[in-house]
Amino acid sequence: MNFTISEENYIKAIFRLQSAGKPVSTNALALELDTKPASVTDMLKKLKAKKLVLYSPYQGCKLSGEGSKLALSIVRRHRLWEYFLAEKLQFNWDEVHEVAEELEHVSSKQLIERLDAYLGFPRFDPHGDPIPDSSGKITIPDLVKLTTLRPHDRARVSGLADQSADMLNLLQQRNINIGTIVTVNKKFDFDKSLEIEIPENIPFVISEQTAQNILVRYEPES
Amino acid sequence: MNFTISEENYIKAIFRLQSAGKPVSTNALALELDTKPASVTDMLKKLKAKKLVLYSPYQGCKLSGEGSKLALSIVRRHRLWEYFLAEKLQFNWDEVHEVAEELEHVSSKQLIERLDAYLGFPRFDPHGDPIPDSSGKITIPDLVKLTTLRPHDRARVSGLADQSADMLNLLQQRNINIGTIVTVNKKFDFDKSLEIEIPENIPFVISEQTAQNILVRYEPES
DNA sequence: AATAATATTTAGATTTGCCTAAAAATAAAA
DNA sequence: TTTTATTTTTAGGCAAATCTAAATATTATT
Repeated sequence: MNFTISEENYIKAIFRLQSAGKPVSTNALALELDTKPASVTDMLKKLKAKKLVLYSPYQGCKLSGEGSKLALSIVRRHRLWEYFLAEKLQFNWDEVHEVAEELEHVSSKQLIERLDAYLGFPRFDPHGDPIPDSSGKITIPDLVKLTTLRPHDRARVSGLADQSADMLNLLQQRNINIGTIVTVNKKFDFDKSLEIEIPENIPFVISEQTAQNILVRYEPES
Repeated sequence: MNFTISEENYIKAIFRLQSAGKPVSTNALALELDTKPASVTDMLKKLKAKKLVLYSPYQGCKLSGEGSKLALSIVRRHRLWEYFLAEKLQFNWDEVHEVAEELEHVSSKQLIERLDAYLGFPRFDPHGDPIPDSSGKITIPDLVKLTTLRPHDRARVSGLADQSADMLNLLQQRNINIGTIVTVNKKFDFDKSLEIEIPENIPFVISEQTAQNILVRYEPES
């Protein structure tokens, strides 16, 4: 089966937005794709007809099995190209995304398999995000940066990327230690700082830089 | 300026068909692009409005200066990707075209410049066709394979790729020597054989393999 | 030069993906 | 539980790129 660029972009957006199997709202999708809700409704009907999404009016949408498979293969293409751009063509990690957005829609299976082999089967892209393998499996790293968590995620602090005295001092002040359970309350887009909460303390804000240094392991829901 | 994939495909096709500045007919374009003449007329009007082609009803079309520049940049992208696919991803020379058809429409200037540098500024693609440089200039090789000539082209035999006894014997039989002036009469699509003519002989046919081995230099028109 | 054959263009539809404005359903608040 | 606000859908349109069928130009042939 072959899909249009627009269809692929919708699938990718739904994949990005649907965390924990909750349905994705029409408005949220419109915002993500920088389009109008009416257009989203139109497209959801088409995607439903193609059995890529589960959708009923006013109930939001989810990816079907087929849809998830497609989403993973698009993410795979995107991240392999990002890796290629950064590794082979000397792009900075913050320049790769835009170009990869275009390259990801070139769908030759052979191309992607050979690119993967050429790059040495990398498992993470330049942003640290996992690259699905050819069967769609992704390696979930046990340690991730605190910045990769999303609001309401809970995790256990398990390591530090930077162990300088300044850093340790800062964490000490905030009662953050190895083993501490952290919950993310909010992410502030304008500076990417996080409001987090730890047991028996009032919520507080930490900067993106600090959050980058804190490595955590996902915790099962409480 | 940004162009659609369809527009780029038309520009590329016109570039391919217009030899010696003769205008390209609507029908020829329709055939080349596997579409209907009516569709071609529609698109030619759009391309004219964008000043990419010179066109007046019933007179065929030519690329404008702008159009030629665009065509060269598309050809450049196509051939760089072909080189990449063959050189880095181990594609066979006859598998690269189709994939390059898709990759060529990714238009990031930075991407193409860096790809070019990464590949070491190659001047010919895996089929031996010249790759335009970033300013659109192409290196015209003095020696080309006989297969690259088109009907009515004249050239002087100037070298042999394969100098095995069998090959030399075959050419001897046909009175072809270094220095012989060859004119191509026809190309047969089904097996890519050529009907050629040399002075004081009746025309005869040679296979694609043979023609690949004969290296020639273009001769000025007689 | 008149007629036949071929090439090209116009006219009118279709599909895809998007839009605005208005209607309908759902969720939130009084 | 009404009323209000928000979300989502429907209805009707638009532009791009294509198509078929019919009309018009051009070229070739008696």
